[in-house]
Amino acid sequence: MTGATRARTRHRDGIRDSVTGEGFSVFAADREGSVQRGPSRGRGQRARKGDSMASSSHSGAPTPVETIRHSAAHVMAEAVTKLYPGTRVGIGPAIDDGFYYDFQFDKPIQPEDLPAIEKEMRRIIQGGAEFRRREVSKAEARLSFASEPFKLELIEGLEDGTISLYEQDGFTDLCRGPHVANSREIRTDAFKLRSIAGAYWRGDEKRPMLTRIYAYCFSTKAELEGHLKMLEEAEKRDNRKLGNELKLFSTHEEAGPGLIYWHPKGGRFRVELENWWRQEHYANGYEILYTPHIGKSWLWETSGHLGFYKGNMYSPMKIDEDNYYAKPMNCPFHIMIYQNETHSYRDLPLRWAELGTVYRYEKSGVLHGLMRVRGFTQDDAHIICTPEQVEDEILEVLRFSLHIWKTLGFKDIKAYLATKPAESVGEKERWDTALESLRKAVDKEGIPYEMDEGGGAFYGPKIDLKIKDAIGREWQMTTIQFDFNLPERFGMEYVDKDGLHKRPYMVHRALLGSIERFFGVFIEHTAGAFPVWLMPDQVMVIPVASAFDDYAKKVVAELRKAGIRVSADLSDARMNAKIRTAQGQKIPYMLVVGQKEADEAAVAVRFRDGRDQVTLALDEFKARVLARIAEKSLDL
RNA sequence: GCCAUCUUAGCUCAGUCGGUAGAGCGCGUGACUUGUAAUCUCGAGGUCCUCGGUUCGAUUCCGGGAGAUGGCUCCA
Repeated sequence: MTGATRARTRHRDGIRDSVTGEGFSVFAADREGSVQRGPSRGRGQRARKGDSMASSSHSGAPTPVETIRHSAAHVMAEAVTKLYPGTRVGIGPAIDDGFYYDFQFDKPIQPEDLPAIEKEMRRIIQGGAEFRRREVSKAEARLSFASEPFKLELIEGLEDGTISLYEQDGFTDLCRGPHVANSREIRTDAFKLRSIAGAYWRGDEKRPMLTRIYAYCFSTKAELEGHLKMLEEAEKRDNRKLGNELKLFSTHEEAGPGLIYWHPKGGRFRVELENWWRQEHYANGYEILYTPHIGKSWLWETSGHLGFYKGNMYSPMKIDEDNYYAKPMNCPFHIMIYQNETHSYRDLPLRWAELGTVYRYEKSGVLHGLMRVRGFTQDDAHIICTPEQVEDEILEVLRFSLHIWKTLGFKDIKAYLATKPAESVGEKERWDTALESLRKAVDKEGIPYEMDEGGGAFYGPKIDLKIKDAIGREWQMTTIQFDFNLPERFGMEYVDKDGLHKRPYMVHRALLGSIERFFGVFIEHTAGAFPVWLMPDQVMVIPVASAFDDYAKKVVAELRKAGIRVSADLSDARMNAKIRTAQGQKIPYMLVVGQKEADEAAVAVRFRDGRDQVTLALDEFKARVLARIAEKSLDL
């Protein structure tokens, strides 16, 4: 994989970056995401300084790839305004894998128009345009951009004093810079216009929608090619495509978009995963709860959801004169259980987990396969503890989470520590101690972390974990969040040693995040070739000819008795076709059986990963598979 | 929700310059009885997303709607 594809947020064409991939937030109203979301880049992780693997363009010091991208954006704006006179320009920054520029066209343009723009850009680049910086007063700037309403607005937002302009080839843009000295530093074979998209001016849906042209852009051709290759690979692994091919799940627009139907094979996966999840939780001192799917409105008024989160909740249903809401979160229900009795400090910490299915309204335009849905199951838990316990509890959660990810085969994990935003609840002291306990935990576990200043939810600081998948994309999965708000709002208490009633600390956490989204990420990470223990079909027996169907059935019976998920392909297709089908279904072991095997009570094992096949005694094979399953082995 | 593109068989896609449609895979059937990635035969299967308009006639052109896909944070 090239440096370029290694660069931070590798996201497929299909999924946009987002800061919102939060595991869950109690009040996510200020962000649009919830548990779902594509590969995400946290706030502390903008591409600003990154991608420093920029290589030297031609002579002299290396030009950071960001500068190249930004300059290429100017070149594109020049090309567009030349080809479409009268087009108003917006902004054109560098982004993770290239750049974009926002325009307001008189007539809409089509994707077919991109090649012409690209061609004009190449012409400009090869013409060797010099980039010149010029500093002017605000008044002068206003004059130069008299016909550019968006630029004028930007100018008004700037501080008084000098304003810098960059000019190349007669095209002037309001810009802070820096830029390449000469357009030739942009490689004509290292960028590619990607797509046209609508984008609200300044991201505000009340402002006009501009036309955004996206482009990939790197320092070298090899990096661009590497990136395109990664995107191609991502497309092959697309959870929607594999979900269909491997018969794992479906969605049904006619029955409601954004809702997942788990098919038998997806169901096998999920049951295995959840059984393991439950086992692990009991082993780690959790208790498992089940709570209702709907609840009366006072719960959501008290929690604050109806104030902050209403837009993401489904409309209420009236039952016996009361309004009930489908739950967008599980927390109020867990609190109801807590409030059912008086708690002593001796009861704490309480670790309560639930695979809780929640419903959240998501705008139709953001729905995406398993990654962004309207109904999903959180692997949610709430830890209720004393202030003294919180540090250990956080460390425990972090350890637990790492154990989970390691078992599932994810090694590359980063943490993001989000601190107090401007608007927040809870005394500063609590924030400080909470943050300190988060920091100590990541330090102790030796996980690399970045700070996300002001990125916490208003109700408390948090740690998010991002995992890197097999093709280098990062996904925000685990979230561990302090909550100073709900204990207050619901008046949660415990009786301490000194007989005083005190407020407990509450920590929300989700490890996998959403079972649906995790499934999507896992499908893409493994390309559908799950580890044996999670594979819906673990073994396929393939007789070389129908004369050996009986032996194939015997093999199936024997393995099935041992609890292995196995079947035989007794269709009248050729053996080669059966192998092909089983391989396409990513079945880990294909057992080819004929006269030889029948005579010796053996099986010829063909592995999904293409390693050399081996012939084993049936007992031996059985023992091997059972061991792999028991160990949750990632190997076959 | 907004912008752009798209919606034809279970899946992947052709096609009709306006005269109601095809392939491959899959499924069913018959034959063949095979040693590590596709055996051959025949057949079933479509309100061409939906509603309306134009037209003698619309899957095709126009408009409304639904859904899908790519975007809608990246600050000059």
